[in-house]
Amino acid sequence: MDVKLTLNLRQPAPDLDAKQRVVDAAKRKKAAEEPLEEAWERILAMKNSDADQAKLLAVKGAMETGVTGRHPSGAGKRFSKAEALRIYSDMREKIREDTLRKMVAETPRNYFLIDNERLLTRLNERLRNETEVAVDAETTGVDVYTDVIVGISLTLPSVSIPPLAEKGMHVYIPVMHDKGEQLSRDYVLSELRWFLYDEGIGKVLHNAIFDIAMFRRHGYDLRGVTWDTMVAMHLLNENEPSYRLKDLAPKYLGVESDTFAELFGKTPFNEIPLDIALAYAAKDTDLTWRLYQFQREHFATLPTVLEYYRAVEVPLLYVIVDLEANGYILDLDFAKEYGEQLSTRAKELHAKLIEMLTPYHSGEGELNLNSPQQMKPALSKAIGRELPNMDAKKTLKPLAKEFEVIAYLLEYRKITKLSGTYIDALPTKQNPTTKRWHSRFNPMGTVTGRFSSGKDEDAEDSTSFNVQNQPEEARKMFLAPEGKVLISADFKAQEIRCTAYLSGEPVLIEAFEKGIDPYANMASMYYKRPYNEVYKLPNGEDTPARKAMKVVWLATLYGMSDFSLAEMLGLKKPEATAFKEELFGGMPKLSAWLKANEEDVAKYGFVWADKQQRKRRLPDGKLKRKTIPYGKWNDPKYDDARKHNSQINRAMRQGTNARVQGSSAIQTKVTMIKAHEVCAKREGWALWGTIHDELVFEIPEDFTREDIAVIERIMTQSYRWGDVVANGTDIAIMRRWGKGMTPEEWFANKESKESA
DNA sequence: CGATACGGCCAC
DNA sequence: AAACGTGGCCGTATCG
Repeated sequence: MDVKLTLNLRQPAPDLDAKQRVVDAAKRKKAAEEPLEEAWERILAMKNSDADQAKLLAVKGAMETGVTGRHPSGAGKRFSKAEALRIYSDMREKIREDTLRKMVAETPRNYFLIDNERLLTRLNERLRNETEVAVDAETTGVDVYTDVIVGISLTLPSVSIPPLAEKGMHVYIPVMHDKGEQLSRDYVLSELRWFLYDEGIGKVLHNAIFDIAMFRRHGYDLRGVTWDTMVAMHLLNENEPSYRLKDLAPKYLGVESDTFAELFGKTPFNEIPLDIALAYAAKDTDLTWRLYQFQREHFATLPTVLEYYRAVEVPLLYVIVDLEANGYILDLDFAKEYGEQLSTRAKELHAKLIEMLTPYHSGEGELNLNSPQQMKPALSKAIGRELPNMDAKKTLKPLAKEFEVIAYLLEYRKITKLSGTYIDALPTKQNPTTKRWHSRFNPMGTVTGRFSSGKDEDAEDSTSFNVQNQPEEARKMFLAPEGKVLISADFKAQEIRCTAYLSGEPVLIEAFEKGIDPYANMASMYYKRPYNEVYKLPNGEDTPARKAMKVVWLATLYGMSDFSLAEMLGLKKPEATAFKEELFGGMPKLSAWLKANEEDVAKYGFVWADKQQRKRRLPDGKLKRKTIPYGKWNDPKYDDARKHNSQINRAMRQGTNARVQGSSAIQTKVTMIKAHEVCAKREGWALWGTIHDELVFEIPEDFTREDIAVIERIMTQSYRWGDVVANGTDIAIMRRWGKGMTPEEWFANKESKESA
């Protein structure tokens, strides 16, 4: 163990001279006399986070109305932000207690605690009359493989309870609370089994993936999910700041609602007394049901989106639960060895860099190589030129050949990033229950409809991780399960095929029809050279001409400016402009389509994905541009105008991108549903992952050519770009995640072994 | 120590 | 003038 030896050199503070003490005392007195109004002005003008500012305003309001006064800790001192926040925390505690008391006292008369067999039997009878029921599980935590269900809430919308005018019954069935009369979880689940499995009774939930997985944790399927209010909300407004039920209820239903954390802090739900638990948990399905009604009204104006929601997003939830639960196996020996290699090299580089840069470091203590703040000045001095930033790609890489120290730094950064985020970090994230590694796939994690991956919002200590940004070096840690292989299948040029289809551009369509490479085709047209000459170099690498086409192509999809394009291609700006113009001049339909997208953003403030299945709302596109007089571009007076205009420009760029990215995401999701169906019918097959334009399967290692053909069909036939553009797929077979073999290589290899 | 912001960088 | 779309995570820095 390393023991850090430090000498305590701190001396007692030297006594201040008397004069200074008098001045300080006067200052303190003056500060304490500051009127509260001025103190508030000062505090509110400070650089406060949004959260702090909201808290401060709440305290100010409470003080002004006499609800609260100064905090005891602030006696004789100037009123400070710290004191205000202390007052806030006391206020919160009191409000919390009041809220809980009030919640229990005002528990609606149609909320019922189901805590004995007779009531459960009666509930079961009532459930038989329902066609759709809201469901929610209360649990000990958010690890769906380790935590357990402590209670179940249900909303039965058609029950009438005289003399109540409003229909609906909301129940909470505690099954594992520490205190209070209740039925056991096993008993309740077995009694409700018929209901859980009956697909004829629709289930309505908020964030169904969690609950489906929790029921599965106890060996039960939650079948017949017909609506997920969280997912639906993403389709109704992908710009919503929060999708928590507790935030949506006040905003759209006019019902105040506190989050679990606000009410209970870190107390697990099984420790909550049953009267409070009923009021809280039954309200969950009550709100979910009401939000469902609200959402159905809104979907009436969006029939194509509703159809997509029901056909794709809802069934997809089951696919995701299986995908996540399947999980990953990591090669820990490999990770350990590789991690040690990286760490050895990192230490070498660290020592070298410290030696080289310390003479140029002016701060206290050792130079921190990970701190851009410290490194920028030190490195600038070391190489004798002022660096604008420490950006690896733009600033440092061009200087790496000239300055050894920069080459070392770049290698150091790469290694520490790799080990810190992936190689050393992942092995610690094994799930304690399943002994596998699990990722979260959030089907609505992005505004365009792509998945995001990572851990849940309120789960700091979660063992989930982002599987979609694993670098090549880290992918090697992921192993196929024993006796299986990983098969990755991507959509060949997915976004370009999508663009060809959406725009109807003949040049692109013809390229795909002829089965030729669209980049090479464009390069051939642009440079007026034979296709084969611009396709690939003899060594199999891209030609510079084809590479340039790829850059221009991506630049177009991302809305890149000519300025940036020029920078990327190493051209002057007018050259880049000419390049783009000539290239797109040869594709008038594509150009018209790009222009129409911008016009739509400006006119309507939104664009559609394929077949109007998803909207991307870009309200900034409708803003009116502000004029900045010639020559005033640097004038701070026009900062706001510049910001305003750049928001509009951003919306314009997002329009085309959202159409292509969003439509491609739909293709991936539909294909996943098909893949899941096929996997369910085949022994040992499972969906292993998805990375935007790619699905990864795991299948038994004795697969046949026909199995590969099945995967090809899944990829190319599940979602077609009309009859216009065919899909393509590249398939790779792997024992560990990475490059892999083509099917031809695999079978050739296998046959040669068999004949040997 | 928690919350937050930011620079930087991984993926498609 | 600004200048490339969609994400998530790590380490540093700052604040109270």
